[in-house]
Amino acid sequence: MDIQLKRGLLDVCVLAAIKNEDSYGYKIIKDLKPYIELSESTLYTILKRLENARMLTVRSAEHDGRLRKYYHITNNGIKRIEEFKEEWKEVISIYQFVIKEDSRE
Amino acid sequence: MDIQLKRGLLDVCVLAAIKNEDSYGYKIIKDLKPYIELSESTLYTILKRLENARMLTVRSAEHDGRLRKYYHITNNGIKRIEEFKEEWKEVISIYQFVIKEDSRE
DNA sequence: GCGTAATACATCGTAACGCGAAGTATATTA
DNA sequence: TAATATACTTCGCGTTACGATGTATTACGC
Repeated sequence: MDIQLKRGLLDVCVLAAIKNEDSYGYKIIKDLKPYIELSESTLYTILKRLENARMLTVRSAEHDGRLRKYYHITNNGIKRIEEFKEEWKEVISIYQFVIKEDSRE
Repeated sequence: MDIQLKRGLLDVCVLAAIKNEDSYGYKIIKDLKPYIELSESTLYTILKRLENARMLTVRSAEHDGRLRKYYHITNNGIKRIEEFKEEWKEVISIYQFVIKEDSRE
């Protein structure tokens, strides 16, 4: 999938992936895999960004001797998803413009 | 509208805007305005990029004493729109994932 | 028991891209 | 004659996705 197209989707996908249940990096990548692929370096950058934007909080926990950082969505994060849904209306209208122009004979 | 969300759409919008009739910079911006806004610096960058990628060709013409550069879509450009329509299926599936997670109670 | 894969997180440098700012130049209009 | 519209160009900046690389532990196949 085109990188540019992913840019507007990744943040919200990560937020959606932790919305119902706190999760950690490795699991988020696996959960998103059927929908959108992202590398570890990409994800950890995103998580850091979302944390700085106070859209999620972090809590460290040990699991089988390995460190895990669990991410929890905040109200800001939930708001971000809401905004995304609003923006989606614009996206649809843009898509329809493209289709309209494309299918004109 | 979120910049990141625009990134995957702008190229294709510009191609769609010239697909049925050759057009020029200033007009493209106006035609796209109801759907997506972009600055001149953004558009001319995109046009140069699409030209380098052989998705369009350019022809200069004088109009009322002012220079106009008319852009014409190529087969590569048309292919790009087709690819976009294919990728859109993935985008929809991603969107549905977000909605599904968001609406789970 | 030993190599490989899986789990888990972190950092660095790079390239692509949108955009504001600033510039050049002509035509129209108030 | 000043302001606005038309029309294209270039520069630098900030944001972002990603490959490469690194660290460290656990699980599994042979």
